[in-house]
Amino acid sequence: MSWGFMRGSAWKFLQSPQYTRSGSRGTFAPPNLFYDDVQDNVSSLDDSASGEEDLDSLVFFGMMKGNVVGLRYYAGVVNNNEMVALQREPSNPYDRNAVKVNNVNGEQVGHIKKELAAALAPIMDRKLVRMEGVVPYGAHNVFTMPVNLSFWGKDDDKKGVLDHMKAHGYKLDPVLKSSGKSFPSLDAGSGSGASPPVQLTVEQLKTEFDKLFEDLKEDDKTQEMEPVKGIQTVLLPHQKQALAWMVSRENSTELPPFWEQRGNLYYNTLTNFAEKERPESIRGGILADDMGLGKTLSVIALILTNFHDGQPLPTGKVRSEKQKTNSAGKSRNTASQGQCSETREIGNSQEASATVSKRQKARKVKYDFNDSEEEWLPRKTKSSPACSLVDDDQFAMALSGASSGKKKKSKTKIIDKTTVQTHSKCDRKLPRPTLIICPLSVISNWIDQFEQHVQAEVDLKIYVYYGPERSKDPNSLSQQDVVLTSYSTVTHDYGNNSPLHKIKWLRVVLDEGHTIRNPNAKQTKAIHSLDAVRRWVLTGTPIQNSLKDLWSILSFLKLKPFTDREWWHRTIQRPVTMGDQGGLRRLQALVKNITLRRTKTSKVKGKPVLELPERKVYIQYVQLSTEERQIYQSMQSEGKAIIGRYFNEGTVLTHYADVLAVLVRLRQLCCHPHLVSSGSSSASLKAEATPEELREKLINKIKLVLNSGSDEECAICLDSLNNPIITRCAHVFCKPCICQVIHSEKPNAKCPLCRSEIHLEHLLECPEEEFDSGEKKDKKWMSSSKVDALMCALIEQRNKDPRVKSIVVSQFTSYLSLIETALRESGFIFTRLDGSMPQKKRTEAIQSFQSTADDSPTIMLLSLKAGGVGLNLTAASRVFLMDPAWNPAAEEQCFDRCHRLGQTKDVIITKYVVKDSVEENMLKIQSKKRELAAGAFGTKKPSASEMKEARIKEIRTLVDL
DNA sequence: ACCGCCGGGTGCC
DNA sequence: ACCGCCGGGTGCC
Repeated sequence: MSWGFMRGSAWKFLQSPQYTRSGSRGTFAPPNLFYDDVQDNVSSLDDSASGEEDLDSLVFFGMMKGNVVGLRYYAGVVNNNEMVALQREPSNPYDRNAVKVNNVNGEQVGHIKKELAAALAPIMDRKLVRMEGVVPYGAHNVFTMPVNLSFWGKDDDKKGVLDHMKAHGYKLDPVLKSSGKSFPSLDAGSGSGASPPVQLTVEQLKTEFDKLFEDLKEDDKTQEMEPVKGIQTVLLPHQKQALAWMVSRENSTELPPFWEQRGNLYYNTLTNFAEKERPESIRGGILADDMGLGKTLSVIALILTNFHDGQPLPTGKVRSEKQKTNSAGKSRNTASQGQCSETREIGNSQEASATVSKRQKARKVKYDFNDSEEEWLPRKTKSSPACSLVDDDQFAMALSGASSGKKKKSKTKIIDKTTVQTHSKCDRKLPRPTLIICPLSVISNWIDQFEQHVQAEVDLKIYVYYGPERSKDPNSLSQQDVVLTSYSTVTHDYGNNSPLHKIKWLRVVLDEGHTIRNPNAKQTKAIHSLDAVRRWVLTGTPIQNSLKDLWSILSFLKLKPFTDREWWHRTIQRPVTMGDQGGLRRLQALVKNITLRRTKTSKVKGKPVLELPERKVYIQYVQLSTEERQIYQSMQSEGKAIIGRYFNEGTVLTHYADVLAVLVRLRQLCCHPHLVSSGSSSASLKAEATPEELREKLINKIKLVLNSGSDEECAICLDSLNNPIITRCAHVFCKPCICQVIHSEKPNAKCPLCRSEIHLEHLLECPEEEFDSGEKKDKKWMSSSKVDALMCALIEQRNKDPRVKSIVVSQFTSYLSLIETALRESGFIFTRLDGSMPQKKRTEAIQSFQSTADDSPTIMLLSLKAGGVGLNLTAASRVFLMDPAWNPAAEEQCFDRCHRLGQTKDVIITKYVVKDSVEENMLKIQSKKRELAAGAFGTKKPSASEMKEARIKEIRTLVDL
């Protein structure tokens, strides 16, 4: 492999702290506070705001018949029962009330007749109604055709819309009729259309969703394929299945799901749309295997094995001196389609220890840019006379080296350093490089994995497109085999003369692809507009909360007609959320077609996909000492008094930050009395004096929220905070979210939580934090009940088997610092990983901990959310969770860092919980959240007000009020 | 459009 | 006839 970096190694860029972005928490914000650089935010909001409403909460208002006129002036055609879209056209010179009628492809069919348009225009413009149409018959009329219009909107607006229509002499039929023959189960019987007769209960829906990704191993997905020899790791059976599946999808010429050929036309069975042009095959899909099943390896195998039109990448680097011995001497194992007949030794090459030496060996070869520049390029377009020497067979052999066949042997000799080996089909128009986009923290993982799994001799050119020195030259980038970059880089580059958007990619792979779920984000647009033949999404959580997430992915996959949200919504999302069986069937068919997912418990040929060791979770209750209990009780009664007062006043949420402060302090007291910072207590209320003081208070509050480990959600997007800011009224939101609110409600924007006035200039970001470590050095070290319990367990463990490694997890980094002292006192060698560490230090920490050397650390102090999903700490077989998390999923994810592929021992997890404390109440909340998460999918997300309600309930539970 | 609508031509039966 | 009726011209918004 060769590694292209513009100047030296990419490590420099990856590791230098100024380029680390932690994504959500405010540890990287510029030192300043008042938010003034609104420019690019507002503009990005502008284009996102257009046409973007919440389609999910719409209810059915009624239907009526209308007419489409002016057919002969437009090219768009429809079929009977085909869905059409309605679009306002205020700029029409003849009628500013004009309403266009478009077919599924967005081609105009005609206009709504003007009298009706006059009635519709005002309510459409005020977004009181969303119109949908179906042409029931007469699709081939020359001048006009009928259209069945259905009206949808917010419940609050229903009456207004109905009255308005009545005033124009139109009466809506309240019964939702079939919107085409493909939706038979939506046929309404009696009563309101909002509750169709054939409906699944929420329970049924849930089980159906659970099953959605099961049984995907049927069909042809059980076929296995050996990777090309250049992959030096033996794939596990399920990884070979993934490879076979991905290769077959990439080379597929099938029609996409829901398309049929009828005569010389192609029909979409969902919308009844038809066109002459054959819709593009979906040469990609979603690899949704659970975390830890080796998606990265499967994709690396894909890149090499299906490198070019079903052909693998050359495995023998044709490179001056070495070349002859290499390519002549090796027996190759793969036939031209990558199907392998040769069996290889089954080794333990997936074990980390076995690869260390290979890795080091590989690295030497690599970071040498000049060297790789001069190297033989496997398929440069510049041709050479030598090109003709290499025929098809030979190419296949040189690439993959089918081990049989004598003629091939003889031809091998032809290749020498003067030969520019060229694929005989090199003029095929397929582009060359694969673009891999992942979160920044995962880039280094990809690099590791390439090094680990790809033979060092394979001439795979990898370029890390990241950092200020990245090459902006599309030509040089398109000479690479793999370009690795981060989501933020793609987003930042977008619209900015980005080479990434000029290149025709062979393949784009989105790692952790669920991060594109927000359809309005600039990021999503930046990614959707990448030009690639083959498109893949890797994710461990294909559908996190709602079908919306899936839509973003489908849109990225360019699955017609879902690239337009209306068709997705009308044909799948709405029917499914309304409990329509047909909708669910379509969803199932779709998912089945484009997704491969195995969980840790899936089986291949009756055997578990991974034979992971056992995992046991123990809760160990801790009793506070008398002194600790005293402090705790007094803090508790103080806190209860404060929170109780808020409850009485009904102002719990307006004082949310204060409530949180109380809770954090109680949780900290459960861990160690020294965790409670003396400064921040009781300085909450009071009329504020100077702006300086106000600012400081707000900064303290936002820090509190961010560092409390509470995984706060933004009340606007209901997602976890992204780029958090705090308002004057001390509420924390995502910066983009609140900017949008301010922008759209200007000039009198109000806080969504407490309705006090908010201004852009008053928003505060969390300043760069030196983090609380080491800040209270003056306090004399002492232990705590929990620390004692931990040390007791660690020492016992060391006596039993000193080689067992442990992870000690807390949400409070200052707690980890206190534990450090205890560890030192008892002579433990440990390392540490938390969110404040620069990438370089993290990598060091992980590597030293994973090392098997005698003097390597046996303990890793880990902050709960440090490291991305990929964090691999399999060296540990014990986990000590020092304090319960709000969100049980965060705990699970943490456990999975060592309970994953590569773990050889049973994993024992100990959760410390203080008896009769806020911690015990947190366990209750955890189990509620688990239930909620289990039922979450497909059902609507809670609204902001339901969210508030839930939070208040949580607080009640926590403080026993 | 094998319609509706418009406006000019026309006017007992 | 300030009507009706006829038939030609015409046609989305």
